[in-house]
Amino acid sequence: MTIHDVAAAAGVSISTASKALNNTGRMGEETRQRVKRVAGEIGFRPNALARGLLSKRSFTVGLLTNDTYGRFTLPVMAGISEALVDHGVSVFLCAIEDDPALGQTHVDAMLDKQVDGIIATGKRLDRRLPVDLSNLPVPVVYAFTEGTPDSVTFMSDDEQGARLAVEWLVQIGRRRIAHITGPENFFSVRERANAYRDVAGSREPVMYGVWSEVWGHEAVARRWSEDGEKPDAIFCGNDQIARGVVDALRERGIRVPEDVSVVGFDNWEIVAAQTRPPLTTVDMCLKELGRQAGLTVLALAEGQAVEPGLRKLPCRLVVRQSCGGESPED
Amino acid sequence: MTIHDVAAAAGVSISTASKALNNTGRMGEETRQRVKRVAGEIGFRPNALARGLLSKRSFTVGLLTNDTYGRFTLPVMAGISEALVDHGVSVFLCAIEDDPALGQTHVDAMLDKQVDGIIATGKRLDRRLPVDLSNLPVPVVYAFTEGTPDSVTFMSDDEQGARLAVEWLVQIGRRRIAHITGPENFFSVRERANAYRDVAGSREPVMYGVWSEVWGHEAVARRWSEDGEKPDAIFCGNDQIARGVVDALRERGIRVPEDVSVVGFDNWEIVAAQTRPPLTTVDMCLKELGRQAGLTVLALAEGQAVEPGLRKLPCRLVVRQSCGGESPED
DNA sequence: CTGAAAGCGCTTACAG
DNA sequence: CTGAAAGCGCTTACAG
Repeated sequence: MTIHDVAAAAGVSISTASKALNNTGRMGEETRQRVKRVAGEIGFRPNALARGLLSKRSFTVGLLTNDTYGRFTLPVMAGISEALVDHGVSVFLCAIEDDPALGQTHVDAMLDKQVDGIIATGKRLDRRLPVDLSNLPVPVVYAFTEGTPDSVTFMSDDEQGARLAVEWLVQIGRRRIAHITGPENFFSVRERANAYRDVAGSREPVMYGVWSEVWGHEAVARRWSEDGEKPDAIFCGNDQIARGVVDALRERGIRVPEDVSVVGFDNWEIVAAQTRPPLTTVDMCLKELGRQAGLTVLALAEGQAVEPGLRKLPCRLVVRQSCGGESPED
Repeated sequence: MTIHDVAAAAGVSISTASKALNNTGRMGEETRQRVKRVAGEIGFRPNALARGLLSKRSFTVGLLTNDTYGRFTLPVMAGISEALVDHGVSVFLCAIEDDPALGQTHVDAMLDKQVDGIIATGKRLDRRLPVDLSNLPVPVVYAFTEGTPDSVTFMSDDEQGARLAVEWLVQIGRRRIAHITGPENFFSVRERANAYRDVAGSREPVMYGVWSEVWGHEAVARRWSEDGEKPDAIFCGNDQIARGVVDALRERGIRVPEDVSVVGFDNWEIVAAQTRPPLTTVDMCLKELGRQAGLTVLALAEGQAVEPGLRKLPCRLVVRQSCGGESPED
């Protein structure tokens, strides 16, 4: 089924057939319609390889990631795909672990296939993928991973997200808010902690640890073994920690949310929704981030000028039952 | 950078250049090496679009999935990609939710791009994707989703996996084994329940419910409120249920694994590894499943004959701490 | 208003 | 041993 078949069936030349189908050139409206009808009847679909050879556009983009777990990649991927499918663009997913050689292999394969652009994503805002993406013959956009200074980089606004969470706790009347979070060497951890201190002050020290439920348990045990007044709210660095915290509090007979409000970060459904009670948590809107990254790489591929630089996208608070209080009024 | 540039730089015709690079044709070894060296120096990489136009091979395959959550798709995808990257094949990931129109859009886009084949995957062994994949001009392989009778379909051997779990419980000395699982209308649930009954007998009724922690809690509450002897082991239909069961037992003061052994199903790290104690659970080896699906679709694309039919791939037991006992001796 | 020709980047018979 | 020519499926000046 090629354009030759269409032309033959419609009784025109292949040039005319091509122009009819692409709504270009000039010809009798009757001819154009007939060609289109015939093409539809015989189920003609243009070969994108041939088309790409001419147009220098393959209508494919590559998504490179080192987040094999998929926690961050999947929503980003969903956003990209959703934004680009309407433009006829398909997405190559390349998981490169932390292997530079594998990364290079995938990049080479994508370049051979003439991808219109590459989106790099990962599991940390402050780490680069283990592969050099500068000086590529196609545009590169970074999403949720560190980019080069002159590139377009999308990241979540963790400071704003954390502020949202802590302000919410203040708004529902909490006064002694603790912060149990991940390792201090994470950029996100520092951003979130800064926002926390800004809003909550420094009555409670920030408790740095690791990204696990176990650390949530341990932190509660540690804090509750101290003398003096206890927190009436805990802002956690992620949902896993929050789940550990909630479980630990319950096991001590402390009621959530009546005695202590808990907020998480990530809105990772499997954790947040299954916690008892389900977690109020910050959602980084990674799908939206993916959407914007997708549209941006497409714009660059079409030769549009895009201002380089860092773009922080706002987070939103997802209110469930671990805080008490009502939904925010926005 | 085209083959013209290579030919010019090496002082040969483009035919000779092509043959030199592809190790075809006949020419002086010295010429061949010179062409290759020159190509390397100027960084020539053949345009896969042009190559595909001739060879009718695009070296791309599509992965179609309706599992947006990614629980099953991600390992399958990893297996496919890992198996195919060595063959120069890249993978389009298409998440179609349960939307037939979106599915058709993605299939059309892939066919336009001349994919060498399509792999369909999903979140249930006994459901089809909402898009018709029969009579496509490219080979289709099904992995962890229901295929057509004449197709090649890979699925996990849930019966064998369940047998592995229950036999393990017997082997470590458990005698009264209960089974708390998901909805009976799932094929996997029936398969697992059959194997359970085969090995454990029918002293305990199978408890059907939903795939959630809450159901795990509820099932324990229900069973432990009954009179008579209690189970000394529970085989759970998935890890989420198992986590609920373990938490519920702990809250009742029943020790896991000392008093009751618990086994899960899925080996979903985020659940299995974070449970206290971490879950012994059945792993469906989805990555291996993906690997085989990838190699099969490639073989079909190359015109090799592949026997159609259902292929059940074995599961393996991952031993952690929720059962007690030692590692199996295999 | 329509079609013949050139060309995208490559490969592959075929001729010399 | 090497190269000119045709062709993969399409688009796009250009000529009529």
